[in-house]
This record gives sequence, C-alpha cells and structure tokens, in this order.
Amino acid sequence: MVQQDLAEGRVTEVVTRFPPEPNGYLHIGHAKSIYLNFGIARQFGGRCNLRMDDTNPAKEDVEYVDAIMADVKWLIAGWADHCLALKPVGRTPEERDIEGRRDFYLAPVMPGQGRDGAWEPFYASDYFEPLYEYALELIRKGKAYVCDHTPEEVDRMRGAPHHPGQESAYRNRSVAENLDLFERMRAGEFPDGARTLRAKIDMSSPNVWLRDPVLYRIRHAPHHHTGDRWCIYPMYDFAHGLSDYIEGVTHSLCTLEFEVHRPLYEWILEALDLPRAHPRQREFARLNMTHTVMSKRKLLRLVQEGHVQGWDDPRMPTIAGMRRRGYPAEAIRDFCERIRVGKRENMVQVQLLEHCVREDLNRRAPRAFAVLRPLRVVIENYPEGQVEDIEAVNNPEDAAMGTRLVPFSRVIYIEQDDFREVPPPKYYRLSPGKEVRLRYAYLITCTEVVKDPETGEVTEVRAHYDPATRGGDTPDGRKVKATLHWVSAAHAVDAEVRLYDTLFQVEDPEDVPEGEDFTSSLNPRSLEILRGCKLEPSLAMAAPGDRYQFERLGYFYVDPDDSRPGAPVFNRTVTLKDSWARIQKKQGQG
RNA sequence: UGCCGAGUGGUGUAACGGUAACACAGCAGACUUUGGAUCUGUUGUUCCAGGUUCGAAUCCUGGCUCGGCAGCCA
Repeated sequence: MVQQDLAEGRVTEVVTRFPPEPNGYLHIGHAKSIYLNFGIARQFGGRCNLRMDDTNPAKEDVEYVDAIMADVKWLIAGWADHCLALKPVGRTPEERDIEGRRDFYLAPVMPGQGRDGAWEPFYASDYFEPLYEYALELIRKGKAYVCDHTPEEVDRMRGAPHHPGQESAYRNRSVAENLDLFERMRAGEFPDGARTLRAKIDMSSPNVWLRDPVLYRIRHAPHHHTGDRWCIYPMYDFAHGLSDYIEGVTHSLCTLEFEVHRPLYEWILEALDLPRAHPRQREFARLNMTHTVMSKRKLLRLVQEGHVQGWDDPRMPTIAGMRRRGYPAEAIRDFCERIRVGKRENMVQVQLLEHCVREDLNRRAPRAFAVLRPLRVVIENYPEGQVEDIEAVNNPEDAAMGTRLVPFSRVIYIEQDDFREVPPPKYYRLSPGKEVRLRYAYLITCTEVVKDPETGEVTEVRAHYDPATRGGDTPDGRKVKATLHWVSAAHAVDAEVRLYDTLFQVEDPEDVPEGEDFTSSLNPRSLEILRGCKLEPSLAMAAPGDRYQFERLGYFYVDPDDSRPGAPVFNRTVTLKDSWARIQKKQGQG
C-alpha cells in the first residue's frame, strides 16, 4: 500500500508514527508495531514520529513516558535511529495559512540536525489547543453539538448493533448555543460528565462508532503533561486522526480492533476540509504469544499484585523485561521480521523468539565455565597444591574472539546433574567406574562415591585422571562420549544465578475454567534463585550488561541492577537446546 | 442476531489464474572436546459446497468457523 501511494504520487514522503499511550510499559506486541512503523520509514527513506497518545489524564504518568522513550531507543539502536523523529521540548504546532485555509503543523527534528539540545517525543496533549479549534470549526459547520445526556442515557440511546439508536434531545441546538456551551465546558463551568461534545453523524448507522460519537468529555483532573490547563479532554477518535494530520503522518498503522473506527477517522478529517493530504489508517493483527499475556491491563495486575517484581521483571513480556533478561535488541527485531505482519489473529510460539535469541547469542556470546549446582570432585592422583592454566576457546563460532586461561587443580566442582550413581539408559556422563572428559583439561574416571551417612546424599566424588590426556585429547584415540564443564574449587567465584522459566505454564493463560482467571495458570517455578554457584575466576569482574554462554547450560546476562564486582548476579536469558532433557522426557513417558 | 474483518502443515507466514513454498517446532541420521552449534534427510497444508476456466489457495455464489465492535478507555 505504501508503495502504491508513492507510485500514484499521493504522497512524496513516508511518515509513520508509533503512538503508545503512556499508561504502562511497552511489550513485545509494541515491538512488532515499532518494527513495522520504523521499518517502513526506513525502507522508504521517511521518518517515524514517536508520539504519546495521552488524552486520558486518569491513566497516564511520566514514569511511563520515560520508560517508553528508553525502550524505543534501545530497540531501534543501530538500525533505525536515523528515522526517529522527535521535537524540541515544549514546541507546539504552528498556525499557518494555506490558500486562505487555516492549518496547524508541527515539524519534526531528525537526528543529525544538530540534535543535541533538549528533544522530546510528540504528545497528543500538545495539540489540545488546535484540537479545540478544530472542534469549534466542527460546531460552526453544524457537525458537532453539545449533549447534556448522562452517560447512562447516551448508552441506552446508542441502540444495539442490530437496531438503530435514538437521537439526542440536544442534537439540534443552534450553532451559537453549542459554541457558548462548549466554551463554558472549557472554562470549567460544569462538573465531570455533565456534558459532552458529540459529532453529528448518523444514529442509525450499522457502525456504532458513527452513532454520534463523543468527541470531548469533561474531566477535572491534572494531566501529566499539560498540568491543570484543561478540564475537557478529547477522545481517542477525535485526537488520533488529527494528531496524525498535524504531524504530517501519511500512514497510520494500528491494530485490527480499530478497523471499525476507520470510517470515523475518515469522517473527522473530511468534515474539517483540511488543506493538506490526509493520513490513511490501515490495520494489522496484534501479536499474541504462547505462555504469556499481552494486555497492559493484565501486565499491570501482575505488577500490582506482586506476581512479578516490576515491569522490568525478566519474566515479563515487556521490552524492559526482555532487556533485563538479556535478550538482544537485534534478536527481537529478527523475531519481528520472521513473524511478519498480517490481518490474521495469531498465537506465535515463544520457541520462535527463543530461537532468535539463541541464534544471535551463539554468534556473539563468549563462553565461560559456571557450575550452578556444585558437586565436589577430588582427583586423587593429581598432585596436591598443583595448579595448571588450561587454555580454553572463547567462542568456537568465532576464532577472532581468542582464548583464555582457566585454572585447574586437584579439587574441582562439576554439575550435580553430571553425576549419577546409578546411570539411567543413554546417560553418558559420570558414574562409578566411568570415564568422562573435563573440557579442555583431562579425562577422569570415577573411583569412589562419598555419601552423607545420615541422608545418603552424594557429597563428593573421587576420581583419577589420566595425565596423558592434557587438553582433553586422547593419544590412544579412545572415545569418551561425555564432556563436562568444571570449575577449580580453590579459584571459584561465588555468584547468584537466577533461572527463569515461562511465566505461565499453559500456552494460553486466558483459556481457563469458569470462575478462574489468568493468574491461576501462573507458573510457580518461573523463577529459581541459586546462590553459591561456582564461576571460573575470569567472571569475577563481569560488567553489568555483559552476556556469556555458560557452556552446556545456556546464555546468561549480568544483571544491571543487582550485580557487584566480585559478587556477580547472572540472569539466565535462555537455555541451550537440551537433547538429554528430551530423551529423559521421552523415557519418562515411555 | 446488524456491521466489519480473517480462514493455507503443530505454529507463524509465502505463492502475476500455471509444480503449494519458507522459517520455527517435530522426527531420523551425520559430525562433534558444549547431549550446544553445524550439515543432511524427513513427516505433514489450501474451511466446506457449487460455479467460471485447459487450469483455482487465488475469481464468482452460497454456507461454515473464528475474531472485533454497543467506554464520557486507547
């Protein structure tokens, strides 16, 4: 469609916009919209305005404005920064004259245009004055009127989809009376809900949004951006299309539920006889993903009821949550690219997102050794007090990332999962009498199991090493199936590691039995905090925001808030694919 | 029920009226000093019924199913 508009000469430049309401944090569904809107701007050499759609003072807050700005910038960084259009702080639309017709326009500021001053996103609330003028104009044209019915009356009189509504008793007030009343609404003469400004369209339209929709309502409430300057606020339908117009937006892309609003969007623009080209609204399907919820209302509940620790909890599908979990922006964009956009209801599997994350991280994350649930292994024939520096590859996918030295000694930790006293079928790892490779180090054979006499729990494993296998090679060509990661006990750094799983244990949390809601399918094991994890010493100084692959375990991200030098905290971004887990699962079923 | 929209493998998407394809997931195998990665192979798809046509996922008619809409929310 964009291509067609360009070809037909309807537009000469492409301007899109991303218009969140600052009443919550952005989630992965918004990421899809950002990717779409910025992607189109990028593809056609245009721009994308970041605009706060803030016409409802009751729900909105500056905290959200700041978070939204940060999330958008983070997500498009290095990709579409040059398309992000902002405006100077405090600037409002300029009034001008186009061939004798009055017009309002607000020009953007693009990166590179000396953008080092104070810039801010666009705000629908910056257009309250022009919007008010437009409303006056509608009244003068006899296309809007002040209505005194109560909300309940309006509701009742709207009718039902299959039968027409009833006209307001105030529908045919004179222009002068309407003008007077509307001005007094603005002046604050009436209490909340006493009157509204309504468009005069068609009470019998099959589209209920055309049955004289409310354009303005009275709300004596301070607004996060305009303070107490206003006590009447425009409704979405009135504000949105005109905001698009004021900003010179050419393509206004929104989700499917606004499809029925499109006739109203167009009606408003046409009724005003505007001098410039009209923006065009088109719709696409919002994103749904398995094992999570996507509505801001539900996400807010998760935050308020303490099911998560905040909007940026790594289990949340928010952009901030994913960032804190360690998802790279590139991977999220790749995901948005792969799901494409359509008009079909959809439920994308989280596995696809995780795949994108793994693919990205596999290429760039340096490898390291970390033992999450340590089991002591004493190598009895290794000289006491001896320490060897073992060379380890930083990233087998990228030789340029080089190697590092990891200390090896007589007492090491391995993963509890990597030892079984009684190995199940197909279990290749360590068990009594079995030989395994310690990655980059030596082959060891388990000689003895030490147990707690009380509980019977395995507390230590004793082993012998083969000095001829240094580096992990077998001079005699013998094969060992398993290679384990390890950490030298004397050199280990203690760390906290947070393991995350899906927030909900079912694919569709909305699909619950009668009388229950989505919180009943919350996953009780979505967060597991491990303390006393043993890391290789090079990780002691891991910096916030660093990403690693802990070999054989997954990708981990240094928590930006809680990690300290010498006492690192890692968040598990995503596990590695685990075919042993799959075998176990199958065995469990079979 | 009125209006609007959408129906293609398990999931998400492609396909000027001309061999139904791609990715993820699955399965099987190869390789492997990560049971990772990689590579190879493979299972499985056009909502239904008519019609137009040499030929239909695509066009037409009818039906079915799913979603959205009756906030002074966005």
